[in-house]
Order: sequence, then structure tokens, then C-alpha cells
Amino acid sequence: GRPREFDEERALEAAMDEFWKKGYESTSLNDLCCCTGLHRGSLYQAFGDKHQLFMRSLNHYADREFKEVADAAFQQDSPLDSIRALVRTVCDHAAEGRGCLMINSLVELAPHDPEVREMLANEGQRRIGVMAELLTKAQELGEIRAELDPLRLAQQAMVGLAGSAVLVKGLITTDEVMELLESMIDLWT
Amino acid sequence: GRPREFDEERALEAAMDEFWKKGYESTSLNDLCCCTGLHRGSLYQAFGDKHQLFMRSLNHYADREFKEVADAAFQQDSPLDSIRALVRTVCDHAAEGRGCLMINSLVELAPHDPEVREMLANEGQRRIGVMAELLTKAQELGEIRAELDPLRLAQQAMVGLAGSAVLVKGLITTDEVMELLESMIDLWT
DNA sequence: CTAATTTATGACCGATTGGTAACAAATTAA
DNA sequence: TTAATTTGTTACCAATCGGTCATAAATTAG
Repeated sequence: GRPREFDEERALEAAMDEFWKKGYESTSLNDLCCCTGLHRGSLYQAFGDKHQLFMRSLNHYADREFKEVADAAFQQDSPLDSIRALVRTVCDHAAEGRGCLMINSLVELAPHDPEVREMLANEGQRRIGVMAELLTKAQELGEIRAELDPLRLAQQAMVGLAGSAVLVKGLITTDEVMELLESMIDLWT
Repeated sequence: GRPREFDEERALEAAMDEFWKKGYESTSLNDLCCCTGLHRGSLYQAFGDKHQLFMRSLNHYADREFKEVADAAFQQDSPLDSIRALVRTVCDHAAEGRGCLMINSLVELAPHDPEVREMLANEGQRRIGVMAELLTKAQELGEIRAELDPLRLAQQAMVGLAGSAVLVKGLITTDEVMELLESMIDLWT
């Protein structure tokens, strides 16, 4: 048949950015057509309806963010530095007031969209697990206090990161958030 | 003229609840008419358009929540216990997966709605200020470590509360969040 | 070349959106 | 009682929503 004239991944990233900037409900099919350059028909044939396109965007975001953060963490020498790098990367990612697409979606959609809720719950637990591992190693190396529970700290970090991704949208600057989280981590040492 | 057949404050609270549950974009005028019992015309004459009604709802929420939290904090004997009560009240308020209307709105609207952004920035600073005051008193009484900066801790608490109001929407339970924040506060002592 | 297949394009659909206006009902002022 | 005023009710509006479909264009298989 006729060959595609567009790059599916480029279109997906454009859609992802649009959802990231505007949220699900506020992003219309026209918006998606504009940002991807595709026409309605092509969009539907390539990605299905709006919700399916959103789920692909959300999954794409989760994978991309996880890789970036994992890479940044992996390049560090100590587990605690990995945590710090992880936090820094997440904050950078959430900058410019856009926050985090996963957190945005958790707020906007999770309460009424089981599919989104389940996906985000899994991604969240996955991230808490990674952080808990890093914190356990850090504790074994004596980088953080021995009496603290690594799982608890990982959950605390998750709460901190989620809160940061929210507050950068209007309450505090990215730099302030970064310092805040650093000093939170310092409480663990 | 003809007397009103409805209670304006009851209608406002109903609208507020609807916005709280569904968010701004997902709440239609029909939804607002259903939950308030008013008809379209009456709604517009009483509150103006959708955005004005939302701003009144948001302000009503902010006032109500602030009073509740302040009352809970005021009943405690020590500043640190006030902080604990404050945190508990906020968590209770955000339970049932609805989160906090201010946080929800910060995520959904703040990036593209200057009026909402400014209002929430003010409310946020106001709350950080109150917590900073309590933390300063707590520090003077020796309830928290002397080397910690009260303003920093207040911002940390704000991040923690915001994160909690987000994560209760699908990632962790209200009880877990409560324990988490308690153990975060314990790090300050 | 022809038939089959896939994609691109844009017109088109019913439903819903936020918002308005006209009219009836109820009250007060004169 | 009459005029003025405010509220309740509903029909109605243009615009936009998400989604579909018919057709043209481009390719491959035979």
C-alpha cells in the first residue's frame, strides 16, 4: 500500500508534549493534529482514539523518564549520590512549569480512569522500589542513618518528588525545589 | 423583586464539591445545574460565568480548609503538636481520592490561568508562613533541632503535603501517607 | 496495465459545550 | 391596582467536541 509520510515516533512525542503542556481534557483533536502535523483520519488510523493515543503518550513518557533518571543515577559512584542525581533529573524534567506528565495525569484522570490509575500505580511502585534499593545500599555503606527504614524513605522521596512536580507549577521555582529536596535528603545522613 | 428560592452558600458548596471531584474542565454546566439544583439562567445571574463560579468555589475552599486546619492546630498544647495536627487535618481533608482542590487546580489550571496561579501562590505562601511561625516556636522550645531552618522546613512540609494530596489519588492510601508525614516530622526532632 | 491495499485528506456527523435571551412568576413600591 | 424589579424556567444559539467516512493518491502484487 501507500507508504507513510510521517514518523510515528515523532508524532507520538509531539502528542505527548501537547498532553504534557495542556492536560488531557484541554487537548483537543485539533490541537493534536496541529502539533503532529497529521490529519484527523491519519491520527485515528495510526493511534486509535484520543484515549488510546493518550495511553501511548503516557507510556512513552514513563519509559523515557525512567531511562533518563536511571542513566543519571547509574553514572554516580555512591548510592546516595545516585539518589541525589535522580532527584535532580526529575526536577529538571519537571521544570518550565509543566510538571510531570504522570503526576499531572494522576491528578486529572486517575480518580475516574481505572486504566490510567492502574498504570500509574505500577509505575509509581516501580520507582519506589528502585529508590528503596538504592537507599538500602546507601544504608549498608553507612551513607544514611541505620535506624531509618529504606522503604519509608523511598516513599518519602516519592512524596517529595510528587510535591515538587506540583509546586513548580506556580508556588516555587525549580531552584528552590532542588535545594529543598537536597536538604531533605541531608536529614537522612 | 422576586425572592430567591435557593441558598447561595449551599449552591456554592455544591459547585465546589463538583469541581473538587471532577476538576474544572470535566465539570460541565449541566453537572453544575444538577448538583446545585439551579437552572442555567439562575446560575449565571447568581455567580456569573463558569470561571467566576470556579474562582468563588476555590476561594470558599481555601477559606474553609484554612479555618479547619487552623482550628485543629490551635487546640494543641505545643507548636510541634500543632504541626502534627495540621498535617493530619490536611490529610483527612484530602482523603477519598479527591485530593485537595487547591492542589488539583494548581496542576490543572495554574500553568494557563494567571488568576488561579496568583490566587494559589498567595494561599500557598500564607500557609508556608503559618507553618514557619509554628516551626520557629517549636525550635525555641527545643522541640526540633536548632540547626534547621524553619522556613526551609515549612517549605518541605508544603512539598510533603502537596505530594500527599497527589499520591492519595492512586498510589498510596491515606493511612500510609499519614504515617509517612509523621516520620518525616520525626526527622526534625 | 490491472487489482488490491494502504495512506492522506477533508467534508461531514450527532452530541455536547458554555453562554444568551425571551417569557412567566413572584415580589415590592407607588 | 399598576408599574417596576428581580428571579425561575426553558428554548435557543454558535462553536467546538470526539469520531467517521468517502474519496483521492500512492504504492505493491500479479
